[in-house]
Amino acid sequence: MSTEPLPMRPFSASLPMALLLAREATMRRFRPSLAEHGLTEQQWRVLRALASADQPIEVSVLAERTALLAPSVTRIVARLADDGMIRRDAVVGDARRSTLALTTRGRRLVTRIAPQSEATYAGIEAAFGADRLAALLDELDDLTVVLDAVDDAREAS
Amino acid sequence: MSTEPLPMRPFSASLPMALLLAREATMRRFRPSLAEHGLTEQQWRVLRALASADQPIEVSVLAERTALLAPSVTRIVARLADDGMIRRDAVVGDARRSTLALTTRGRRLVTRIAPQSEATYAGIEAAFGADRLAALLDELDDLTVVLDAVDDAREAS
DNA sequence: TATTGTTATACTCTATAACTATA
DNA sequence: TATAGTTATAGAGTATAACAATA
Repeated sequence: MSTEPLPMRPFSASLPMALLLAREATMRRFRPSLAEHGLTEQQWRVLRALASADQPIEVSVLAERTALLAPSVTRIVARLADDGMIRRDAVVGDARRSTLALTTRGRRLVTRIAPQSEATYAGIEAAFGADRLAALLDELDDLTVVLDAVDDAREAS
Repeated sequence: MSTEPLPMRPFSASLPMALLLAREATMRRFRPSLAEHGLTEQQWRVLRALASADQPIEVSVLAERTALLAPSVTRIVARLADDGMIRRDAVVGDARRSTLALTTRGRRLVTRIAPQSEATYAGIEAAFGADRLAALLDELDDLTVVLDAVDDAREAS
């Protein structure tokens, strides 16, 4: 094995890896509860995004908020609609679009999972510190906003 | 749509989502360079982990460091070994194990990608701030360590 | 018996392109 | 012509269980 150092930062200092490992460590605690309800992570993201929206939203918005591609959203939504968790409504004035919202049943499902999810969250806060966690969340949001803003500026130019 | 608030934090305050969105915003900048070299994210993680190891490592260690499952590692390593990027060596004294390391060719591939990767990193530091980024990395690592430590303690008990 | 790793299998997501309907 | 969304398709990863070899 060569001893020549590579001209790049060590793996342990990689931001994508740090984000991935932190997400893994976090999700490891949430997965059992999702599995119990037969939900994939992506399905849960969709349900969660719809539950948090204060009004029905379109596919493109849902895709952006869940970090899923449009074809994935189409499939996941079709499945959840089949299961009676999601409702589609036509948008007046533009027949290409439709909006998505949770049905009563879908809302009930989210409500059923919420307590376990919050308990898991409390455990993470207890282990890491609530203030630290809040600060970390702020930094993560800012990083996302900053990087997306630069991307948008590039696109516009 | 019901107006009853859900008994859980808003989607925007979800740690798993914040980590995922931050990772997406970050990876969006690295992907073009990987695609250029015909590598998937996971293959790159494997190559990167081996490049950073100061000695050959076993499949189980590689799986842990890359956040991949053992069957995925087996397949990815087989492919990269076929392509001549990775070398397997028997472990003396235990025929079940073998160690993995980059070949000269694999090392050359990583070396070729490294400059682009570092340039992307520089862009992220410029946009977000090098100090802030370093602090964020520290917090992410700590979060991971803390959560894994609790998990380990649970297992042991 | 426990461990390391591979194989088998089913499912899901990713990614891109092509396509439909509509604007 | 551009946009929103769906469909088609290929490829890869995820997850679990079963298995082989070895310790």
